[in-house]
Amino acid sequence: MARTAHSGALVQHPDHPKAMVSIRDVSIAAGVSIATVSRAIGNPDRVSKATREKVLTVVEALGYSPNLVARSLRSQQSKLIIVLVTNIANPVLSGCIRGIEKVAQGLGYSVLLGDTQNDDVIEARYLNLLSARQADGVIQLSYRQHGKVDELILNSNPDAAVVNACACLDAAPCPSVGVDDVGAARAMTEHLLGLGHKRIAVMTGPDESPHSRDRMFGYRLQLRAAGIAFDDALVIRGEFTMKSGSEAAAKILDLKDRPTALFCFNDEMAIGAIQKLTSLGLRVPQDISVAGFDDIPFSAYANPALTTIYQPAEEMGAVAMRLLDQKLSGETEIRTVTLPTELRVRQTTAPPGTP
Amino acid sequence: MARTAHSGALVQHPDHPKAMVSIRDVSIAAGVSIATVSRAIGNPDRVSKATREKVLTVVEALGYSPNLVARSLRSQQSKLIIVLVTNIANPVLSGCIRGIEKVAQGLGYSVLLGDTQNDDVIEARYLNLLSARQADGVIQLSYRQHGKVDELILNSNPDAAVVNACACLDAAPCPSVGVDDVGAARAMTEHLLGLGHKRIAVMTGPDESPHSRDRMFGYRLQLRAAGIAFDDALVIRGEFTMKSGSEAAAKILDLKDRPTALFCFNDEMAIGAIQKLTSLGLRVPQDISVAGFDDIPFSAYANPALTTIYQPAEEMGAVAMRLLDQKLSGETEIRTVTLPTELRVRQTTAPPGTP
DNA sequence: TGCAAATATGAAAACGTTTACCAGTCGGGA
DNA sequence: TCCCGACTGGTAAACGTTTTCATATTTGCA
Repeated sequence: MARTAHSGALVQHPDHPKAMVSIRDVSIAAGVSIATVSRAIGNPDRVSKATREKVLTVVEALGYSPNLVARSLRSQQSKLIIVLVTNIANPVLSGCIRGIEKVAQGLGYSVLLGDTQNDDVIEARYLNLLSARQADGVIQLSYRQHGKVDELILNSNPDAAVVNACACLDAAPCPSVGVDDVGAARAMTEHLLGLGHKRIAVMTGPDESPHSRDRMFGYRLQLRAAGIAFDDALVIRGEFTMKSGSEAAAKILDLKDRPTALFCFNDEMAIGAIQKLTSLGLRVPQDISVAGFDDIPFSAYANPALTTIYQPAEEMGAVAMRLLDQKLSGETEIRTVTLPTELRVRQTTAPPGTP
Repeated sequence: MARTAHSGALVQHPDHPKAMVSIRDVSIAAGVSIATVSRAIGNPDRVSKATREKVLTVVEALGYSPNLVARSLRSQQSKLIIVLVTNIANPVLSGCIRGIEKVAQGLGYSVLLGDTQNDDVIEARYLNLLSARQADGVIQLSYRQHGKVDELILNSNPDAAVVNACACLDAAPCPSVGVDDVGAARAMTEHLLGLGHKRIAVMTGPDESPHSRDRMFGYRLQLRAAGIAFDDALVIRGEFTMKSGSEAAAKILDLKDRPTALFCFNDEMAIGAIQKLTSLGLRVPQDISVAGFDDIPFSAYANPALTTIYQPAEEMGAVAMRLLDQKLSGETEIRTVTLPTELRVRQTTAPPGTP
């Protein structure tokens, strides 16, 4: 079933690299003008049935495929979009990318991957591809502040099509898709409170991260709703990595009046924390409950399986791509889409004092 | 320090979308010809110092950046390369991609991500970008048979620059980078034998995968070296996923004369297997040792931490990109690079009969 | 049958670069 | 003083499309 456009092997000299066949070659071979070939391919109804078939036969025979660079130059759109990401190894982000790709495929776009490694210079270099017309739009997946993107939008390229996903929902002056971090964090906090926990520590990521901020806000909101005072001593700061989670977890033991639960703001942290806590002799969840956020594929297979919040990563990507396409198609309305999350209770949370 | 090329905010009307500035605008503003502007940017030594500075000042002032599409059309190279991958969520592959990107950056390339989802049609569509001149080369990361790539190389586009990474070392008619799967599998088998295991089951992926084949070969080789007969009953077939590993692990219990060790041909499988074995009441490693392959970041944090083979994913990507660049620069020699692996003994393997 | 309208095709411009070729200028050696 | 080479910089072609405009042909209808 999978036919490529290349069946041209028949007509080429095996010992002599075949020059690229251009629209001109097709027009000559078919005995029509270049314009007609172009139309037969791109506007089939603007040409007679007979001509169209003749042209398409020749196209097939020569193995012609239109030079997309020339097409881009002429039509002023590249059908390429850039996905900016801080770390492609992050499962949420890679899930997102997958969703983007799937939809991009269907809409005729290809995706240019920009792994910025959180570096302004690299990010700027990618954004420059926009001004250089090598790409039509950008999907920003970074957790980081999107300084350059703002600058780009506001100053340099008013046409710039930018969509934000997985981050910065409120601040972004562009279409966005994400989840309700505040509500999800409330749900998890409520779950822990419901189990009977009174002292719930949280492990948060960098302060600049909107995820840190929003999840913290949800946690505090739900605490207040339950009539429990927020205690800053129960806040552990780290980064959204397993390593950091592991390191930061050691601090739990130093706390006087040790918390009975730990809510980590992403799964990697939680996994790192559990590893450390376990190695320090605490049993999860008997001695301390641990919860995560994201539901990366691994969490369900961790031992014990991690209680967490599911985020529809792939769907976020899909929506982001659709939003970008709409923007590129002239849509001016700035839409913000919020996707539902889901609390997934597994084995790392239990009532305090479980034997 | 991160300066974009766009400081043009000063000279534009805030209420009136600025049209893209072209080389012609620069030439007029600088009072020189288009050719001179082009030279000032691309061949600085071909213009006088005074002219060069004048031009560059104007470039800066207008916020000009060359249209890369036009440049591509003229110079017949896009500075884009395609990375074909079956599943971006695979940690080894995403590590590879990261390595590719880093090197690509330095060499002036951008990377077009092709998540083929193991679909021939999608793969063909991406490869078509090559013939369509929207990309200069391809790095194939797939574990799968690279049928289309072969076809492409052999039939359609003799110039096509293709590099293979992480797979198919021997079969590929193109520069390749990978690890010694056979040797690594021997090392792991030797480790298990050294612990005293006599009955070692293996869990393998799809038969078509060169990884399945080579790792199996290494396993059998080392078995033979130890004078132990290969027993086909100890081979469990599955896919390289946690889910499959979990499902397949159940078969272990059905075996009469149960093996004391299980060597999974990748970490995801191993993690899935451990989860299932544990839930069935077997202790790892006391009742059964389990080993993986890849050393994905997660493995070190699993509980218990997984004994596995480390693969330098990021470096494989880096090497692949360098090989591709060499090929694009006219290098004709087909080189095959094999990177070293490393046995990492952690907690999931122990002598049989450990209490 | 004749004429307007629709249809089919071609010629050529345009997209924004890079570069081959050419011409002018300047300096230095004979 | 004259000529030749080095150095600058301009003109225009080329890259491969798409699309506007114009023209030729066919169709439809009275």
